[in-house]
Amino acid sequence: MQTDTICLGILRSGPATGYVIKSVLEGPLNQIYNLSFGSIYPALSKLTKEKYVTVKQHAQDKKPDKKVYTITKKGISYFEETLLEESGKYVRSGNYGDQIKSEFAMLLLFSKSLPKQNIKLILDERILSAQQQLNLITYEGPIAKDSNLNALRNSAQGQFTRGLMAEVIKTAINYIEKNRKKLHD
Amino acid sequence: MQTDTICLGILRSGPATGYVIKSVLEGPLNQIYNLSFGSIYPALSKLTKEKYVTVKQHAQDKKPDKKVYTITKKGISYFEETLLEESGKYVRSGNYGDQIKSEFAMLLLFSKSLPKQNIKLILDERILSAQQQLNLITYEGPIAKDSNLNALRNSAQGQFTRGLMAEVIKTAINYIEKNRKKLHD
DNA sequence: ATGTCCCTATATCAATCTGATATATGTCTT
DNA sequence: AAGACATATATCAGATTGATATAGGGACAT
Repeated sequence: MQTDTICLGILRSGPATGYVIKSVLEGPLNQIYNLSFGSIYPALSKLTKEKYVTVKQHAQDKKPDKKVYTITKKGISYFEETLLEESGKYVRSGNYGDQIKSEFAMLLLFSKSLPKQNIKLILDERILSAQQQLNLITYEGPIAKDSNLNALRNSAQGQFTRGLMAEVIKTAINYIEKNRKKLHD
Repeated sequence: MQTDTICLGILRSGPATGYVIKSVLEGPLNQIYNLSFGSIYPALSKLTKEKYVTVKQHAQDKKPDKKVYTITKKGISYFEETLLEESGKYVRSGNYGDQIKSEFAMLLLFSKSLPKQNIKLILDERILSAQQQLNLITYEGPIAKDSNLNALRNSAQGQFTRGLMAEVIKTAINYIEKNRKKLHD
């Protein structure tokens, strides 16, 4: 899916800054899709030029300028069209798997060449990190002040997706705890 | 992790072509790490120049030339060093999560804007695809003729990693089947 | 028999994305 | 008072993707 489409889809639930979009992707929508600032900011600029979003610059507080992006009517219909197109393309592609790069799994795969102390540390940190991810995903409080992004997270679609990620993380934690002895000891 | 390190790590279990490395990543090591030919072939060329691997060209059968790469002693010690370095870097980075791009989850998140028929299709295909992935991961027969890559797959490390992926996929299939009605109907 | 499709196999490249870095200020901890 | 962390935007070299090209073999349909 294009970065543009993802930004528009998130913006459809309420105005947000580039920073907030990244936060949503790292918080409640954790484990779904990673995007760096280096692709979010240019996408937002492009969408502004094409009038799919508008910007309001808040030269506020004393903090750096905040650029709040709001989706336009043109942007909404463009999003609906593009999403339909992309879903068709996705189904036709025949590739339904996710793009995954798990450094964790690769390290474990090659862990025969690693000191046992090192393996233990990697597993411990992974479990801790997974528990934190679980907290972020299942957190029900407000995402950010002045934001309607809670709507996206709390929608039936948001809850389904978050529930799926939460189950997967729980399974992984249990599996690691039960089987880790096979890798050290 | 660098593409170089991954190629060396796989080659350490036995000689292989670029094509076979990709096949392993798409078969028994499915869901762990995605790499395209566009990054595997240049990595192999680079490793050859640096004498970490050697190539034997089989201008064979009538099929296109097969380039079988074999790791050198220099390559093995370089791999051991690099893996240790990268594991340290990984732990110090504080980022233990995986890099994930799930077009599937994004489409579901935005599926309010999609026809129900479309959503059903996406879910059906995903379940089918997940079952196929499960078969690839749990398959115990030989990977490829003339290949020792079975060793990597069947090692304690390979079995741990594959078992983890298999459990995660099973959980996802069950979750989708139990909760999918919330997205259509 | 001829076309279409998939598998084996390598290679390239424009467009895109990452990860690091720079800049700037406030708050909280030590 | 120093250091870490959070808010906030931006850039860019280097890495990666996804599409495309090339090329022969086998399978299956029309």
